[in-house]
Amino acid sequence: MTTSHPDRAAARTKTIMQATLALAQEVGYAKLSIEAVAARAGVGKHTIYRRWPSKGLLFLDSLLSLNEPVFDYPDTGDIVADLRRQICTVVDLLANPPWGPLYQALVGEAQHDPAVAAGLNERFIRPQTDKTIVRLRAAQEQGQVSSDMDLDLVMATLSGPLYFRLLITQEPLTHNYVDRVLEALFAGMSPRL
Amino acid sequence: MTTSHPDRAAARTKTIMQATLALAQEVGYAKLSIEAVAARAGVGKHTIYRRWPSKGLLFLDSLLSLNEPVFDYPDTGDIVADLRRQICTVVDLLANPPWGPLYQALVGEAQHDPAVAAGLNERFIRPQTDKTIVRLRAAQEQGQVSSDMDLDLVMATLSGPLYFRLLITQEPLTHNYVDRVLEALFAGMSPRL
Amino acid sequence: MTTSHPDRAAARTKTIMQATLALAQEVGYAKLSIEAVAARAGVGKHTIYRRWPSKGLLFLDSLLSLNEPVFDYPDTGDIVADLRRQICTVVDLLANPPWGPLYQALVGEAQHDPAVAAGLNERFIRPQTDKTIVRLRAAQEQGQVSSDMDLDLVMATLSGPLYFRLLITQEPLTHNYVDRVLEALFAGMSPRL
Amino acid sequence: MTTSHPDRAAARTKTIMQATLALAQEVGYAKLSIEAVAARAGVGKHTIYRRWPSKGLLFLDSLLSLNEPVFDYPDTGDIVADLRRQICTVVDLLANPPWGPLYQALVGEAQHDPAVAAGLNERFIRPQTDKTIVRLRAAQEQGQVSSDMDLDLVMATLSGPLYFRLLITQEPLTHNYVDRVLEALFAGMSPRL
DNA sequence: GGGTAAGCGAGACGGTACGTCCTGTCTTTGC
DNA sequence: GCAAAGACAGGACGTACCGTCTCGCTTACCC
Repeated sequence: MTTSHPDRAAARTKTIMQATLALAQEVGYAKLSIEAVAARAGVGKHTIYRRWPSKGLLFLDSLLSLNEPVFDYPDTGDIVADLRRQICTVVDLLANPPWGPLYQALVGEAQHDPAVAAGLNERFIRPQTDKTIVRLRAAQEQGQVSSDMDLDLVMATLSGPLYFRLLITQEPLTHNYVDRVLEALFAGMSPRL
Repeated sequence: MTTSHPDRAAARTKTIMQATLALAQEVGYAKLSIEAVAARAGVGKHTIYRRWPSKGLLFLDSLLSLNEPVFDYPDTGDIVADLRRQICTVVDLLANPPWGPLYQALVGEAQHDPAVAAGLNERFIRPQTDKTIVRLRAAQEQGQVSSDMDLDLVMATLSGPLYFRLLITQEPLTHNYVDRVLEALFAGMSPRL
Repeated sequence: MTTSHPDRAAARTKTIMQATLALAQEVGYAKLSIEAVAARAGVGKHTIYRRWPSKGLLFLDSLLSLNEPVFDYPDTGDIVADLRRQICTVVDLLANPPWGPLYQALVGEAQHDPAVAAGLNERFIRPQTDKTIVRLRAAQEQGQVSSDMDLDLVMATLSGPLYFRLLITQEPLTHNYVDRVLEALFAGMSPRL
Repeated sequence: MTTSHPDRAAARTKTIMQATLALAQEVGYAKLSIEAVAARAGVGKHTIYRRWPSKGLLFLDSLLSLNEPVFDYPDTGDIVADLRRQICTVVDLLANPPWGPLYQALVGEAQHDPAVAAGLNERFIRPQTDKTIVRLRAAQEQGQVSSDMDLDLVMATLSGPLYFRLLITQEPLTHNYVDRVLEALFAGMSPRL
């Protein structure tokens, strides 16, 4: 066991993560310092280092601790509508203020720190992918999605254009954009017969 | 005129960018410091600050200075083959050692520094997109690509899945993956009629 | 009663003091930490703080616990010989390895911590002085020492040059040096008549 | 050359030493921290570490920088009177507030740090000793001091009792005490003939 | 062809944060 | 029922870079 009094320890952990998010909102991830988090949380630096080995992982944990139960898929029988609804929900949360910039920073940090990349994948991307695949498989069985599609690849083609916009061109992610991506992906690029 | 002796200045600029790349290869972008670059290049820190306002932009310039003339599109008349060839070339360069990790770091930095994001877009992404669009427009006119497709969106659906793999799941980008993406995008997700 | 099981407590106290001395020998007093003593002694820090209020006093206790019964004065009837023998014994113990450096450190600590200074005086210097004075008084009565001498002052003039060497010039304290000091003090600085 | 602008650098050095002394007066040497000195002096910590390798040597330099030209010997022809005058001057300065406690702390630190001990000897004790010996040699030639006395030893017997009082018994050092020491040393401990 | 200005290396500087160590207090758990 | 184990807030350590700032040297340009 790590801690003598789990409740106390858990409370402190939460305090630190809240301070982290608050400060990140105020100054941005780049200027976030463990020193400042400790001060804000009223905590010794060691208490942070005891829990997290790096600023990146602290930040990852803090963001994931929000953990709004957003991510359960609807199943109305219409795969395009369900995908649209799900994607819009996630996009609203992760690609717009207040969390958008922080999620962006998190992905940025994952490019510098393999541990953050691994955590991000295991704890956010992979579960999200799994749920999407479950829904897509049902759609395949219902004949709404081409049966020879690798569903991991489908996840990538769905998510990719959104991340491209979020991370590369950094234009705003609108519901309209989601619609157009879905439409294009279902239609395919080949000319209509 | 910027410099009393343009040749000297240009040479120094190049030296600095080479030192930047060399050091970045050795220690990674995250641990790169302007102090170390200056020392490695045998140059005063001021000489760097006079040329670049931040580590990120120095790094952007350094990477782009490689500027291998890779990016001109072939036009064999077969859009899928041409896209494949082009994308594979870029992927081989930017998503594999030795430059892959550094390009990844550059995109990561763009998430923290708007100036880097802007530079990356204007100087690398946008030109690349423009060339792609030219080639796609030709394909549209030849009836190889659906005529009602927004070509900017096509660029995003082509690039997105690759960036998703590079930045998010961080799995290796293979030619096979490029093939599968192209195939899926041209076929579309809807079931075969 | 202080402790439920006095023997146990006394044993623990001894263990701690031994660990203190062992560590002090290894790393020196300056780098000694209560944390390390606790770890070495296999004891909680609290157990140390319960017994000693400061590192200095712990160290003082530890050193005095050696308490070799060195310090009883001989009385052969020859005051100079007796002083010489006594001083040499003390010097051999306190001004040479292994205890010399630690005694030096203890006196050093007394300069920073009044409690250590007080303890050192009461528990080591004063008793030593008292015994010396007893012997000197006998010598005075026998006519071997000038009768109008303040014996506390004599103690200071005997000890002072030795401490000066130990603490200030930090040269080695030899029996020969002891001889010369005694000779000089008994002869006085005035020229021979 | 160490510094581009010697005057600036010297001024900063002085500022730091003054801040050191001021803080040492306020909180004592034991609680003095380089961090606090830097803050008080309005200086980066590095600027201190660039000049001094340890708190002890900074403190040594700071104290010696007072360097009041106190220490030149009078020569009235009467060695006892001259010694008395000289010793009283030094005692007034070094064994009483405001510098007494700090000089005491310096000697204390010398017990923990050999570099401080060496510096103290070379830069303060040795010069002082040399001047004393010059005066004593003159006295020897005039027949006021026994001619077979080792003058280094005389210095130790003069200084020792004073340091014993300052460092060990930590009683106040008065002019009267100086008188009694001088008298005892010149008279010798042997009984009057 | 000599004076002046600019670029430059070198590195000092005030700061900020790092990650570590230790202090002295407090809490829990296990023997 | 005490003590080991160690969490904790706090403070200082010594280091690394940041971005700014002189310094003196070396060109090269213009008169």
